[in-house]
Amino acid sequence: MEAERKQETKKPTGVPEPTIRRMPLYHNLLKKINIDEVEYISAPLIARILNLDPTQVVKDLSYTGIIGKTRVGYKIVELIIAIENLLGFHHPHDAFLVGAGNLGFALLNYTGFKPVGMNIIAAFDTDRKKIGTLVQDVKIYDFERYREMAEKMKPAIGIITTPPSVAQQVADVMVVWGIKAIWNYTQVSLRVPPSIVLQDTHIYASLAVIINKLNKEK
Amino acid sequence: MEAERKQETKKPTGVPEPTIRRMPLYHNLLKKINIDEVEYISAPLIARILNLDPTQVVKDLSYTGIIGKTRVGYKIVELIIAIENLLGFHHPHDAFLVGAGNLGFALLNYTGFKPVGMNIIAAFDTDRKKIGTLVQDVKIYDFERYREMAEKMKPAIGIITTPPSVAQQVADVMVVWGIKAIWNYTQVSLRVPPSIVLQDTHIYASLAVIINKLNKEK
DNA sequence: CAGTGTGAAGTTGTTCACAGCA
DNA sequence: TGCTGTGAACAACTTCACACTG
Repeated sequence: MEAERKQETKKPTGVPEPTIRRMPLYHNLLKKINIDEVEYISAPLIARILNLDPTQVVKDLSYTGIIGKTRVGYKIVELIIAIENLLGFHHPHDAFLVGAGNLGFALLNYTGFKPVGMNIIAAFDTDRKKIGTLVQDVKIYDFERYREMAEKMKPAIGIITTPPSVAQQVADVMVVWGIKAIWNYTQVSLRVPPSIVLQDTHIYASLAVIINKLNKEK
Repeated sequence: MEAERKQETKKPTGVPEPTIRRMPLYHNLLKKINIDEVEYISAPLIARILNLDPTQVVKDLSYTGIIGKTRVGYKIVELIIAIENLLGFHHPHDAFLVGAGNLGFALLNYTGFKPVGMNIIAAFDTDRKKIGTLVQDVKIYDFERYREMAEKMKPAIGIITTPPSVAQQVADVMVVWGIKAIWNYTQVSLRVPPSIVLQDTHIYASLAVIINKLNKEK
């Protein structure tokens, strides 16, 4: 009986992915507000700032479990904490990055990952000139040492920013040495076991959308 | 009567966006095939390679207008040309990139944009040390000179890889000097007129999805 | 009224089912 | 039998409509 109620309250379907993708926008916006000056914010206001549909925002925020005050809105501090819990910012995951090219460097220089739950703890490359150097406290190791480091540090997330030609090999190594999720920045369609969380960030997909829309405008 | 038939054949709704986003995957795969060895490819095979649903591939390919041979598949060269036409690779657009940090450098070093219809012809920054240097044939100019260059070169696409704090200003300048589309790599929700094609690439959105899935696996 | 909250309707995209074909 | 091609069923999101509240 208790279990049944629980199932109704928190249905196993979970939060829709588009909502998850918008959550960082809300979080980012809310963090910029000086809560000494404003304590509450309404969904329509958020919608206006972020160019979203007001009821969309209401629906999204409902997943946080925070209930708003009629005519006033949602308490900002509550929302922030709820979103951070929802996204899991308080259970940080360690990450390895393989491929210290320009894109890899860009990600290593990204200071914004740590506060949102991902901590890049080591990078790998095969280029002698890069091995041993530091990028924002993150050391670049010879990829030969991946196994050794992975056994020691047990990273959950693997970021691949290598040339496409070696992406699958790198993914295979990551899988063998216990990675839980792979964030793939190459255009290769990686083959990984279904238990691995795979997130592709295909740069050409966005470009295709842009060019398609541009050409559509007559 | 003739006009009516046309309207039925090619409905104005156009190609679904998810299909557009998958097209570069097909294109990339097809280009890698040696057409001297294999002339045809079937949708189920493509699906297996790219980890997609077979009927999904069939639906997507139907938008190219290419009709496949039963039991054999689609003629590879025909498909490539059709996809390139659909995505508009043959009508290249010039682009300006503003913000020559790591991410900007990564994009400038990306050799794969030219063949797919986007040609980065100039980059801008405010950092004295970078101004005047070349990255892959692309020169970095003082952002002060944006107007002058834009009037001369009339780029259609503006890529923003600046720090978030200046992203909106940059977007405003781009809009004033006639940009048609903006590819935004910052986490800022840019405000632009509705006539401007706006494509956001929010890195945190993908990260949120990864972390969310990771935490869901109990 | 201007906001929250929610069930219903609408829209879009995916998956299924099956006809046709070589 | 294995593939194309397509209409129909289904699933996922978004948008609408409206009841409710201070």
